[in-house]
Amino acid sequence: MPSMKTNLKRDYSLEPKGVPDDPRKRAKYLAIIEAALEAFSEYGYHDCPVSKIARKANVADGTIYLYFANKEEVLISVFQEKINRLISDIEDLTKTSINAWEKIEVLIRYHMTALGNNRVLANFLQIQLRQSSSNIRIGIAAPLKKFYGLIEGFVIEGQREGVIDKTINANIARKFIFGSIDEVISCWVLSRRQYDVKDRIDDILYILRRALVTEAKNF
Amino acid sequence: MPSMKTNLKRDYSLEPKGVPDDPRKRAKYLAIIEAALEAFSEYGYHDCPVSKIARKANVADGTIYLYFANKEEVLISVFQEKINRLISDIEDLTKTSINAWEKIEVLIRYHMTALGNNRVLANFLQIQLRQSSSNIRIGIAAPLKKFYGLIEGFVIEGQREGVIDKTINANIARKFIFGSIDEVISCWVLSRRQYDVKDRIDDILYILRRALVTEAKNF
Amino acid sequence: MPSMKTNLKRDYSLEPKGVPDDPRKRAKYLAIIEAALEAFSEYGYHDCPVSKIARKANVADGTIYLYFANKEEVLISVFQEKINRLISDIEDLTKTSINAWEKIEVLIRYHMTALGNNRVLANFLQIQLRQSSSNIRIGIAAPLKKFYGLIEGFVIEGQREGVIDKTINANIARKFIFGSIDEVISCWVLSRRQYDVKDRIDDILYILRRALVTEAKNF
Amino acid sequence: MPSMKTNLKRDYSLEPKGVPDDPRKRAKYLAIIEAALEAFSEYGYHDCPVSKIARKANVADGTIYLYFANKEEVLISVFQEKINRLISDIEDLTKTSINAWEKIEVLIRYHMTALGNNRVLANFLQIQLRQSSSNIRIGIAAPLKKFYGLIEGFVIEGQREGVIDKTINANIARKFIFGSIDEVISCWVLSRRQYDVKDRIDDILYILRRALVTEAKNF
DNA sequence: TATGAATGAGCCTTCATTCAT
DNA sequence: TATGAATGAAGGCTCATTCAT
Repeated sequence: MPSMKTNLKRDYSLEPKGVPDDPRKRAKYLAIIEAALEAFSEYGYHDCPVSKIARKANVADGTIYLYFANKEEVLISVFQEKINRLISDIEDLTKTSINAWEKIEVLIRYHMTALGNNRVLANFLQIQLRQSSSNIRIGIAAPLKKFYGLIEGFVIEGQREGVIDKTINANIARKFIFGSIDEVISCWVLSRRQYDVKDRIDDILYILRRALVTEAKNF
Repeated sequence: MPSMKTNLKRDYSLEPKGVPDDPRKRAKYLAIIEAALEAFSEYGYHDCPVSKIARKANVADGTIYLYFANKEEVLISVFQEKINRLISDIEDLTKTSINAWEKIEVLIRYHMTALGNNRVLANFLQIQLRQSSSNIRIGIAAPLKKFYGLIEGFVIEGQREGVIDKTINANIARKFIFGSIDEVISCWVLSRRQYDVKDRIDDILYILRRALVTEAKNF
Repeated sequence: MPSMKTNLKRDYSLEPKGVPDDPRKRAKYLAIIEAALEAFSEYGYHDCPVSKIARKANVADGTIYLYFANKEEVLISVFQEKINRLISDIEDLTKTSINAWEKIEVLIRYHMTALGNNRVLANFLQIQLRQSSSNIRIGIAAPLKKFYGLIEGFVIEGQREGVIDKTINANIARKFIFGSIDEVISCWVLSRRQYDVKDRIDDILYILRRALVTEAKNF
Repeated sequence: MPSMKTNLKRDYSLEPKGVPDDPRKRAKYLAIIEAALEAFSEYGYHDCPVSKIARKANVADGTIYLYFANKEEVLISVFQEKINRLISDIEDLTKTSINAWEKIEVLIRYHMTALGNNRVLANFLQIQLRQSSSNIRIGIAAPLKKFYGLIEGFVIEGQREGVIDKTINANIARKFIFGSIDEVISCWVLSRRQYDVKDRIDDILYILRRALVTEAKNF
């Protein structure tokens, strides 16, 4: 007798569970997030059963579903947690920058250092996150747009300040900045050669400066 | 002593099947490739059962396995077929270029036009292909490296010619070129807004020229 | 650190699952064993989908895999469960035998009665179990060897006691005993004629006594 | 559009193809038989695709079906071909025997030598043939019964001659004879230890003689 | 008669998700 | 709130058999 209960993979009538306020819950929520980050990095999203996350988080399989609507939401939440942290860190760090170009430098240095020092996180963000499921892409869109906006904002600010060339399309500049470092980091993560991405930072900034910074300032 | 007459026979090995020589078989092979391109673009690799590809190709499910060792190999073969075509087209087009920078321009224009005119292909290359399975990444590595090599070769050539700044790390330059256009195309594919990526070509070239081309030449 | 609380959890290993200790789980384990015994007897191992076993055991298909690594392991486990029971019963029954020949008699009577009263079990042991898959043969080897050893041990014991002829090769005697009753039971299981194998016991023992027992004792 | 053609595994409306008379056909028929013998021995019946037989026989997959109704019939035909040869050889060899016990000795010596010298054949007859499919068992039944009858005939003959004990049930005696050598050969085939089964012949005959031959004659 | 590409039914197995405890 | 055993839908893949050539 086949049950009538649905097995819909993507049932978004179930709204996201959201981050719990209760500190005890929040701790377990974060434990699952960290476990998922590790597990996804280790096995790859599609080859990582929920049970692996549960085991790493030291909770039962079912417990995951008390904190997240489904496996996709776990992935999305990991991303949100990490990218929000990245964004707020960068916002803090750039508060004291003397101009927008310096802010971009800080952003790139910080971003590349954060990932360069944490291969698990880098693997997650560069590889595992890039899943084709449209639900995942939708869930990722908002915080990612925030990060994009941060970069693009610096570009526009720099153009207003005169430190960044005004003839450049700011949106393309954002894609140029993000795409370049994204590619550099992805290649590093996927490479079996052992090298330190952080050593590439100056080369990257050198090219970016040529591309974006106003002639006069480009010393 | 196995006869040499047949190409396919009953092949239960795990090795790649390779592109058939027999024109009739090659036609079916290509039909499956095209069907898979469409199906993967439409459903996403992991949400696309082999049966969907078979139906689109108008063959039985089992037939797929006469031409490809497994589903992963189908994905890899689609990529190889497409990227090799892209590479050889670009090699042809750049034969008449006056310098290496022009070659890079041709490459970018051609690449973005090819994908900009073919959203299905763009979706496949930018999104579906980026799967975390290590087998897939390995299968993709070789032809991708060829494409990378093409770009990096142009950069080095340009440095030798003096058209591209010699102080720039050629490998990083390659990542800039590829990463930028990759990001621009990916954003376009994922965007629900309708716009033409080809309109972004000049803006991209403008930034890249600033970034890479020698001061004197940078008019 | 995985908790010690559970036995099953999500176990994706390929190792044998083993008999569960928890009585509730053991009950389900045994239910599957019995269902498999029936199903294999009814359809034959290769013509018996796992789903048939599941249905007979009143569990879902997937549940089978919480208790057994794969279909082969189900077959092997049925055998182990049954043969171990047979061995321990015979060991108990022969404790009070006055000599080794009597032990052999007890063994044969018990074995033939057990199978003669249970055609399903007989069909399983005589027919379904004899699969050519080497994994199965390997899984069966150990408990079967134990049963062989039981017989051969009685022969050797009998020779030491003087009740069994010392000029006989004990290993060949074992094969003679086992082979004979095996053939008698197999013929019975496969026969469409309805007769009772147990009626053959005395005839068998008569021949075996002639063959094995010392002249003087052979009255 | 699912076709209506059936995929019945066991459609015996297709009658057996039978042994071809035309010598050219007969040659190919026998080639397939020999190839199947090898292939079944090598891979096991269920793990041996028809294509493996075809390849070994140097014919196309489809050709098999011009000579045999289906895979089961191939197995059955191999058996028939081999057992009939065995039977007629034994019939020839026993023509000159001085009594029925000698005939039994000849049968056992010949049988064990034939298989002992040909592990492929032994593996086929002892292991691969023992499949649970009832169609196979039915197909095998007739020639096997002939072989059984040969043995049982010798026993009865011996009892009439007085060389074999008259108090023994002839049918059980047949099962003893066949069961014993069957077990000895099976153990040999499955054993990874390298030894020669033919060395066991005298030991077996010794036990069987004790079991069956009249006291007076049992020297 | 021979070929071998094509078929497609079928099965083992996985694992996201649920729910009784 | 937490557990984890149970579920069962789904899909990759195999291979006996067919049939157009």
